Amino acid sequence: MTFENKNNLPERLLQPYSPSATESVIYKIWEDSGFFNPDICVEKGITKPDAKPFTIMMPPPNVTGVLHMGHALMVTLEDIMIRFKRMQGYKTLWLPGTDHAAIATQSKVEGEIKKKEGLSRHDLGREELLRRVNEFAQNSHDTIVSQVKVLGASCDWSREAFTMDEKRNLAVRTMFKKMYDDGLIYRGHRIVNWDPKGQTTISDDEIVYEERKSVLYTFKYSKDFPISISTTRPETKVGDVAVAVHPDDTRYQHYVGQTFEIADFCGVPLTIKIIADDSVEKDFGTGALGVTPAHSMIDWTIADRHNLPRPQVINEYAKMTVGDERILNKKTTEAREVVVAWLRDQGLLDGEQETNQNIATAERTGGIVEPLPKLQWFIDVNKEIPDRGKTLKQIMREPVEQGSIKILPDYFNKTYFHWIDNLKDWCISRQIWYGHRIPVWYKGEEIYCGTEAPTDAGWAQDEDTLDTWFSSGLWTFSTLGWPEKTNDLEIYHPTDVLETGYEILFFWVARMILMTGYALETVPFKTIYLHGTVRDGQGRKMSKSLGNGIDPLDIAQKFGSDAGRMALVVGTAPGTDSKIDENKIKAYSKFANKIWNATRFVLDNVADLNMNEPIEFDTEDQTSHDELTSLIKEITIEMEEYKFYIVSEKLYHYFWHTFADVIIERSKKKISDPASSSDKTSAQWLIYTQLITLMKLLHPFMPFVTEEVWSMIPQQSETSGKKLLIIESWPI
RNA sequence: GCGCUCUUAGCUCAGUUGGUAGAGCAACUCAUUUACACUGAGAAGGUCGGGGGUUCAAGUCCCUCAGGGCGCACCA
Repeated sequence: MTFENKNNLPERLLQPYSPSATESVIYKIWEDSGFFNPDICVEKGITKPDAKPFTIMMPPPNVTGVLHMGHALMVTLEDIMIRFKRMQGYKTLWLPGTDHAAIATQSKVEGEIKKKEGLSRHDLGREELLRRVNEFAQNSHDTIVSQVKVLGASCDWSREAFTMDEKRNLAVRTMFKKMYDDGLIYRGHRIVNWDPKGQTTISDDEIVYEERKSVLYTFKYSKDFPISISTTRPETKVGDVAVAVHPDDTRYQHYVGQTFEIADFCGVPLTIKIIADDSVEKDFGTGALGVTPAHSMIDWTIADRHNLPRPQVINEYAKMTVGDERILNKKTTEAREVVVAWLRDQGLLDGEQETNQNIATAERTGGIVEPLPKLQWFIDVNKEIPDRGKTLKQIMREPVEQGSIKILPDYFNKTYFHWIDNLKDWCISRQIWYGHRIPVWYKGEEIYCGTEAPTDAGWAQDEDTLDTWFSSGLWTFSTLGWPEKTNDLEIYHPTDVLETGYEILFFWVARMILMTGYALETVPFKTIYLHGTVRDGQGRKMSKSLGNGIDPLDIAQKFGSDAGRMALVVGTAPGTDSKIDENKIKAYSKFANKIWNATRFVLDNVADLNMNEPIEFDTEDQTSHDELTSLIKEITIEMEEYKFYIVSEKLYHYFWHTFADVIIERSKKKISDPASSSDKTSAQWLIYTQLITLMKLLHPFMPFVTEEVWSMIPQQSETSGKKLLIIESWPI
């Protein structure tokens, strides 16, 4: 025995528990041990060489700043899974990384430069802007890594990856070429979502709809025109080529097929054909739709069906490109007023009606999205893949449908299928500079796609970069060395769990399934654990503008990361939002202290226990021992079912209200005033063995305090050697 | 409009294939030179959103209504 009386207890154990003094020291010990790295665990004989692998790829946080509580929840849940599996003897890999987050990062840096120096990206030029962005990204990266460490993440830093480092860039180029060669990537002149503020295209999923009041104007193009139409955007009407009505609409049927010439619509001559199309709703407005092919998604498809021309009247800066001095080069909003005034003046305006409109804005810049026809790169989700007999859509759908990928909670299956059913071709080119450059080169009419630039002279590379989700889509395997055939890829892929927020199910999760199914003909992961949003005590989203955010670093400083982790996990079922405030965290910092105090009691009271004697319990202690054994069985199953919200609560409850309140209390009399000597040793064995078991069970949840306590518990057998708790075996 | 989800104690939430309602926090009463500066014991608190149905049995399954939250599409 190491301790013979209270004076022999470690000095720090005589004080209340201090997480801030403990946690950084413990993390350093883990890092130095190398046990985050599965190869080292095998080398040192901790993990069997033929052990089953268990892999999680950390969703790479954007290098746009610092981590918030959502990240803290992600790190906590994944660390719980990884520590649990490591203790169970799996060859456990948790691979960390960061995401360049193309548009998000560039717009952030651009914004800062504009604010501080009044310069735009065009003032700086491509090279200088990229230098600035990279510098910012590096700083963000360093902050993020240190935050992840503070949270206690037992991830393998030796394998850390970045979505835009050399290896990942090769993976991106390789994938692009493969898809290009298979005809799945094409370049087309199509209507896209244009963000005039960010000066780039964005995907459908990057649009956020905001409800605003707006005016629905009803008018005729000219006095002679027979049909009134309604619009909230009169200025776009200078680009109209048709009026569409429903085929069954008796009011207008007799006009279908006729063409009208309008000599002057606010300075622009129009040719309007009356057409019938099913997409028109009879009951909306006048039941007649002015068709503006170049500036409306739905009108573009109508123009497709009716073979209409598509004159562009708005440019990339949301300014008018036609008309006379009244509207030419004016912003759309100014031109709107001009056109409305003109209509009123001409007596063409039939009515104005206030209406709610969902206006499309760009998620990252807040700019109002302008549909524009542009030449862009797309991924065709409906084309059959050569020799595979299926489309990318099917590749995304099948594994979830057939159960080779399980989503937790399962009701997200429906959301997922619904999204796939509505999915259109994915526009992957972006007119920003920070990102993976499209591996396509042009020379006159010639196009070349390859992983490397063509060697002969005269080729110019496409100026555009790729949507950030293109590279994140490769994350589970690009991190393991693909396209090289590496050992890591062989061992650790498919990964086991993808743990992430439900808000990026479509952005990211679906795209990983697409990319992996296409390139590797397998799934990227077997289980998707979706966590909800972490909200403040009143249920509001944490945001900068509300100032209600909680910084995980502050929590670690004030209460300890263990307490923060417990507060995040207890009662937080997958898929549901959770509320967190300081009171909840404080409750679990008390718990850490409770563990600490109980440890002091146990170590102080087992000092004279002869550890070489066999363990013997009396009847009541045996019952307590058996109860813990059945608790272990129960929670092991629940851990495997990802019910961490239940396990954490059960352990908290057992430790405090059974181990401390019942077992330790009972042991006091049996140790200080025993009826017999066997009474005393039974009580001593019970508190000693239960403390050991409970530290193991609690370790995935509260790794720091349990590891620290572990370091102070004398070992039963000195020959087995003292191991770190992180690599101890999960109790059975 | 299409779809998902929630409504259980004052608050936050569990409740696994149907089998007599559970935790944490808060509040209440009492104890306390105690391993505990962050303590213990006890009691209290719910006709499980409303209505209907299936069943021997419904918080749980079905229908319906009401109110929150969310996703998608559209709003010309």
